[in-house]
Amino acid sequence: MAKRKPQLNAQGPRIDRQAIWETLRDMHAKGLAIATVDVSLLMPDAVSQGRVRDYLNGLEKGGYLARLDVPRKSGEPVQFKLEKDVGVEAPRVRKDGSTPTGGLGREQMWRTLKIIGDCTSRELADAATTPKVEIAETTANEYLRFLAAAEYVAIVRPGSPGVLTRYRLVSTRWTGPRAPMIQRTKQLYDPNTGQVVYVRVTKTEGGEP
DNA sequence: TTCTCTTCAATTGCACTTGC
DNA sequence: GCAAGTGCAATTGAAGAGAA
Repeated sequence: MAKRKPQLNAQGPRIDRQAIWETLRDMHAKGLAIATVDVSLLMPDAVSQGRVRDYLNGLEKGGYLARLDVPRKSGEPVQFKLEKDVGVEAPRVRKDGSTPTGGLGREQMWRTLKIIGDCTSRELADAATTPKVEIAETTANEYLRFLAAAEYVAIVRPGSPGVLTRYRLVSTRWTGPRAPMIQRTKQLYDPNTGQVVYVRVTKTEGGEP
């Protein structure tokens, strides 16, 4: 089997999926029926029909698309119509139509931070925890430290024995609704701007491996 | 053309360790 | 007790391959 291309935008709706969704909405606005091959051809960048089909199937099972009940000749593609338009943000769906839970915690922390303004890691973990997704204090702490390093949050009161560090969201650094993500390479990537806003430099980096 | 199965790289969330 | 750093299992979407 040939090596797969690395995923450069692996979390949340991939860039391709976002483009597919935008194409779907565009076709819907023009009153066009949605077919895999048509979406693939209309995409600004080449996206395989297989990937478009996978996403369309997921959207159909998730209730975002409805299959058109029109008679088809042999070999003609299945046609869909947009059933549920949730805005410009591409819905995250699995192949079976369910919503993936991965990344929910981070998104909740980001939204909670916007609402409560300033907090400690413990307060953020508590506030962002829901019955569906529990946020550990260590997770909130790690996220806040990266946001602070990228100057998305300011340290209001440094931590000391018995006192947790208190952070405050810098309002001018609110770049959008999509939560900045800590990537495997320990860098903070902002999907709203598409930029890496902070890279953690480790002790071993720069020297011999 | 469509569906299903499979593989794989990447992220998330958390536990754990270390140093202060 | 807190901050910082590391490692890992679970989960995800992308994509190849083959069958219907």
